[in-house]
Amino acid sequence: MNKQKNKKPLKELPLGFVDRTEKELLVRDFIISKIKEVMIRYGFQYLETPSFEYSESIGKFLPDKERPDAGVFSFKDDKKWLSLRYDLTAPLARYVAKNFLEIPKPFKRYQLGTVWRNEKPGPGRFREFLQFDADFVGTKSLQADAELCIMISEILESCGLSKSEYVIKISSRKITEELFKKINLNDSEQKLTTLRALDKIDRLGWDGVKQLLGSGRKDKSGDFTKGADLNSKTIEIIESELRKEKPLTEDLEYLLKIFKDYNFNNYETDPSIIRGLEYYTGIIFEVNLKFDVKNSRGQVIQFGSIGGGGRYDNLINNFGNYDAPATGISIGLDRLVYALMQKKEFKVKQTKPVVICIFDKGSMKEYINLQKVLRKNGVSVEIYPGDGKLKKQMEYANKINSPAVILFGDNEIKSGKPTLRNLRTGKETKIEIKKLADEIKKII
RNA sequence: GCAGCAGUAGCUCAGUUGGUUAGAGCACUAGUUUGUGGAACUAGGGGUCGGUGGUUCGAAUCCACCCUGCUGUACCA
Repeated sequence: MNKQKNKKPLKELPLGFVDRTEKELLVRDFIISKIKEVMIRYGFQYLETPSFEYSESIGKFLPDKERPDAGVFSFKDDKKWLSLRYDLTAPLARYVAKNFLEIPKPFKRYQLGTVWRNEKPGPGRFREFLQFDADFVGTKSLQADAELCIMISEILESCGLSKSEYVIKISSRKITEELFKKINLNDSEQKLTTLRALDKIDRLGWDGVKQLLGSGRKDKSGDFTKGADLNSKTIEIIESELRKEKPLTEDLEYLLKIFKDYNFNNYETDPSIIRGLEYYTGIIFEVNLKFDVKNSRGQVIQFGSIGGGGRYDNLINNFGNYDAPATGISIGLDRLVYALMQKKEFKVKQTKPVVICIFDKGSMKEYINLQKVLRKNGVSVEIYPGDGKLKKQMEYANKINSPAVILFGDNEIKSGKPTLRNLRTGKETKIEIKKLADEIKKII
């Protein structure tokens, strides 16, 4: 006999997906409002593209040749494969190509949106998350790259971070290009592995990176990662070239000049900034927080950057012959929210309603009138949304962190003066309905 | 993906040579108080011990596989 179990629906979430509660959402809303303010001041256009695209629109020109179709959520329509977008850059490229003749050149757009990645989630990384992107399309001017850096720093500061709490690290792909020429590295596989290894300097330090450039590296759990297999002499050259102070490439030189004109100095040039993507062609940058970020158990974790970007002059050409050099930035909003929430001084006000207690259903009309008056005067208020004794109602108000309850029983109705009980102090006062809203605003 | 560690009530966790009906604190519900929250006391509900299969007279405990979580690493458009 098969034991028919009474199967209940799962209450668990799919791997890598999370519920987000008010505290986090309010911080997120706050950051978004700041982003929008800055974007408007910088003259960017707001754009929204759909969550789904034809897989081929966002997939065919994917820069990562190793796994052209892996990592996205897809399903088949009647005719074609659709995919949930995995970033906002690919839809932008598609949008630009589709509307190339109509849009202004250069084209500046910003976008906030959820993206999905079908990958194994890691610490602070989910399969559904919110990204913020700003891009310039159709300009080669480094003024654009400079503005992106300055703009993101303005956003972070308007979110309450000080200059000492973040830094923009900048570099250029041209540095590594020149380096590869010098050491005569032509194998594209080795080049890629080398770039990826160099990208990890901030986490692994030069010792770890040199192991990855050579035969490989064992991490602290004992797992082994294969390296780029460069010989030790080449590795020496790479290290000395990237570590020593040397003249900057022309594009960086110019970028710094613009920074100076803007009087912007919260950056570091760092030739070890690489970024994994193959499609970058020039200036690249990364936004790093300089304070420790902890997990729910209070352990400091490897947090990495909250965003970055750079110049990709050839990407949009994948859609055809468009003259669309571009540069852009992506910020992982959820990561930024996560980090900001840990700063003690960063608190977002959560407004909780004052609760009108119910004594007698027969007086409901009086309660409703009172509620109406208070709402009209801008007070967050609710009639207790349930049944139960006064004690239960008080417990509810306490539980939701309500600032006060209003007791409006027979006595109060007769006298026209409800009792306002401040739930933080326990103090009760009888106040005329007219003056009640002002009194409540004082204690919120 | 790879590696290490872990999974017992909503949460934090006890529970060894395998042995009745699996425990505590917090939280929850009701009452002590029929117009008063945070404290105290009393009572109560809540678990197929992550899942499946195996060993055994008997499994939360031993074995195998799987799932999930954490940390590192890889990848990250």
